[in-house]
Amino acid sequence: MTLSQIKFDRTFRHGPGVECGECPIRTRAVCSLCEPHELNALDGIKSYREIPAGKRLYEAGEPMEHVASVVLGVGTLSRTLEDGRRQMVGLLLPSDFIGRPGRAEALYDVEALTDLTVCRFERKGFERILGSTPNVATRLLQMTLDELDSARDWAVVLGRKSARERVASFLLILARRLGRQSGGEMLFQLPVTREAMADYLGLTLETTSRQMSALRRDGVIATEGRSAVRVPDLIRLAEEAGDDSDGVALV
Amino acid sequence: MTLSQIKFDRTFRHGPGVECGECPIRTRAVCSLCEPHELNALDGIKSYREIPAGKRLYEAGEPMEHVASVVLGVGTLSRTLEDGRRQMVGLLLPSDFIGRPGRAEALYDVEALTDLTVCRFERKGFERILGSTPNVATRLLQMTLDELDSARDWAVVLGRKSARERVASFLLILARRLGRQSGGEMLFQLPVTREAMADYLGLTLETTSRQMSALRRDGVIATEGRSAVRVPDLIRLAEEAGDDSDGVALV
DNA sequence: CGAGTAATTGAAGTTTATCAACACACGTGG
DNA sequence: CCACGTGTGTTGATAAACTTCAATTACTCG
Repeated sequence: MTLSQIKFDRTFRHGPGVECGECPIRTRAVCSLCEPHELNALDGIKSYREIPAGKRLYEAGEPMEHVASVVLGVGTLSRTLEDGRRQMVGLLLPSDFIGRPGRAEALYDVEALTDLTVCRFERKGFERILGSTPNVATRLLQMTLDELDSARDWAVVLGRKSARERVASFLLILARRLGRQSGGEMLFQLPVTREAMADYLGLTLETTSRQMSALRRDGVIATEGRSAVRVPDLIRLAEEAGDDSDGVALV
Repeated sequence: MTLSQIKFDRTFRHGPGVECGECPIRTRAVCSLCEPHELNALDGIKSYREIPAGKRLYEAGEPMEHVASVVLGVGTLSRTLEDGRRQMVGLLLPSDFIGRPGRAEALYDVEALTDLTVCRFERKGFERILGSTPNVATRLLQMTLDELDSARDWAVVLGRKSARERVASFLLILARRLGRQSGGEMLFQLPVTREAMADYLGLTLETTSRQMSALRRDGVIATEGRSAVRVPDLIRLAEEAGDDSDGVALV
């Protein structure tokens, strides 16, 4: 398999009457603990939406009448300061939840990086279900607690890691969540430009690019074209990320 | 009122038979939405604990058989990298929740900065209550979502703000959560050393100290002794923090 | 009041940002 | 299918911010 053959999954074809049972995020999303009858309640208010790559779904401060689960594709959550400085505060990968019950306004900009498929719920209706469906509430709490942990982990990266470690940390996250294994190597497509990477990493795009070059020069990664990445040795990459603790939780 | 007279509240005297109704965090903590009969369930498994300043309650990786609410005092949540770099990922102020239902191990170091009073619950018992008491589950979800937002906001500070802006941001948070108003000024005690501030801010203690001096020189703050701080103009401080958006949500 | 810790300040060094030029990929149209 | 143009990525030189190492001063507590 050559690097250029790695593409994002776009296999899920939805439409009226598509069953949740066929949904690729059925086992990880906010609905994953639901019994069949609970799923019916969600099914009644759900609708799929396709968002083209590059489109902004919400801007910080805007009203937000829906919540949603990412089904396919990659999005970002970010904040822009008045002088233009931008910081991404979260990646939105399949099964991630967008929006917040109980809040009518977006706190962050939400953007589609690749074409995005989301499973959308009208917010008020979702809040009602949340109150009457413990398995949804429980799962949302679990997911939020997990998100909180990753946000805190990311604060460690932003607060204490060098540019090289930050870039390695980012590649490691993507390799774990998007990578395909192929003969001991991990292969994946970067869903982001250098600029977006820089926004996530709290660096400039030039520094980001330099560190990518350095990691390539040192054999930690190989690249092909703009976005295909090969990681020959995930443990080596984890060491570069400073995550160490002898290679915790690889895979 | 002189700065040195500002002290932390230590007015809550607990002991066997103390009613939740007298609890200073009754209206904000995880129990705040509870009906009287729900409170009884929590009351049955709660116990107050005093932790002296400086003590570590948990270390990352350790088993954690309890969860708790901070009642009085200030604590920290932090992670230490193998080479000694440390990043604080959260401040624990009164009403904040410690621990996570469903996880048996601490992810971060938890330390008492000042003497700390916590209202503690055995984790398994708390998880049972969570399942049977929607008002606890709802409130915990609210609080976790809020925490997630602050963690993300902090990522913006760490990723994009200058040393001066970071120090100002930190002072602003403390002024809002710990400050007492006195004739248009805000007065509070720093519950942390410069080193702990630096750990929170992703800076060195020297840089932190220099920026404190600079803010003092520029009249943004006044200090007395090591930890008393006076903020003559909260809006000015918010501007220095780069938080701007014309002084959002002061108070 | 004195000892010891915490905080401040200075000088030099390192990392990252900024400004600027150039190269490469990828889609478009010839 | 190749040439071309535009946006994206790379690299270099310089400047700025922050860190590091070191010395001094100021609190606080016994």
